[in-house]
Amino acid sequence: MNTQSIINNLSRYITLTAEEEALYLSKVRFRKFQKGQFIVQQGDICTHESYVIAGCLKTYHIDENGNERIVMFSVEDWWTSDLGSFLTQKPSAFNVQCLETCELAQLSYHDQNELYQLIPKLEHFSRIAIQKAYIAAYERLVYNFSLPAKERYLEFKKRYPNLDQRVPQYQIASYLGITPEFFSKIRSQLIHEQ
Amino acid sequence: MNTQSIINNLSRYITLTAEEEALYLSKVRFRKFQKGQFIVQQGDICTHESYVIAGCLKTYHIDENGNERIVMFSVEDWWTSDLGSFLTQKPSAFNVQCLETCELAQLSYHDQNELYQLIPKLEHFSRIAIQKAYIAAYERLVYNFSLPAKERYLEFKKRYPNLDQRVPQYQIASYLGITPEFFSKIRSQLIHEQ
DNA sequence: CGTCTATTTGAATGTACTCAAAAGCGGTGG
DNA sequence: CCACCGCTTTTGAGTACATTCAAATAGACG
Repeated sequence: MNTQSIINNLSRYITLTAEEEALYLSKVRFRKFQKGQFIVQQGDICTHESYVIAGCLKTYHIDENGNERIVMFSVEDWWTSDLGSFLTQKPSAFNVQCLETCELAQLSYHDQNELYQLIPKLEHFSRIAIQKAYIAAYERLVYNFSLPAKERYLEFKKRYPNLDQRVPQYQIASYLGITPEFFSKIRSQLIHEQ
Repeated sequence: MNTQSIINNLSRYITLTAEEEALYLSKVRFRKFQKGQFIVQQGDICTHESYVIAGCLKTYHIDENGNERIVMFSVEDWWTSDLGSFLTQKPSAFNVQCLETCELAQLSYHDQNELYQLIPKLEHFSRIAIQKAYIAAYERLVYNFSLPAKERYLEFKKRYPNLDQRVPQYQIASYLGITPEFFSKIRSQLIHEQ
């Protein structure tokens, strides 16, 4: 399995020495998951952060009425987890589930904190990475408010190139916050517009 | 002006020595703004992060159609800025404007980075703080999708206690992503329900 | 008291949803 | 190889939530 991609990901914002790399990788668990397996389950405490080497996952919430709301897809070179649960070590509000066979690099809460002590610049990496994620989340908040469903779909396609080929339509509808029926109508509109 | 509240805010996650406190405060600019003044203007580069000692601000985006979309209110003991612009030092997509006379403690991009060097545990503080903000942003994404406008209003009241007394209704409507007219109808519904 | 802005109310419209049913598609077994 | 099953997508009719536009009312301030 490719152990280099996660190091490349870190090297976006920090540079590790060979010793630090080895230390980091010694804490990382490389693991394969089958389609359908859960990385986090709503109600459980999220124990790991996961870097996606290969595959695709969804993060979703089941509300009181039993409706599934996908809040995020995670693909190659993304980090995923329920940060809320991971940080506070309290029960998760989200499920994270594999949509395909996935290769993940996982770091436990305990090991991550240990690494922050041993390699302080990792704290810098995490700060930058999380700030980017925060900015992206706010961007999405603005889009969702300003734009009707058709435009949100076009934004989705920009954010996740080719993902609408990989994921069933009803899951994209859930991500967009609309029903599968309405999403189908939007798609046929877009096709006939051209 | 109260210089202690910002130190109390830092002490949520880190403990500074007396020297570090003094160093930190030497970099902070305490400043008063009048109602209507802008902290950040869409298109400008956001130069400071601001801690709110007193007052209330709104962060909003003007879209292509000229509509104002409020994405956040900031009140006492909150941090505010356009993080996207601040971090990348690129033009801002948001305006941040005072809704009341405000007392702010401001830290420039340059000084903040210098402080990260001089007091590394500030990096830890920022990571934790931004993670909390990220979690809150995702929570809001879920609410906005799952809930109709009436419920979103109730969530708003939980998140911002007493703010609907301080802010005009049409601005709350903008925050909720609905028109002022519809918001007025929701409010009269809620009153008659009791 | 008058002016300006914010809020309320109402009618017509549009966007998105629910429910129901049909059509498409992929895999499995005979 | 085809028929059937289960699941996804499409289509349509009726409905609900939210918007637009217009006008009336209420509040704030000089």
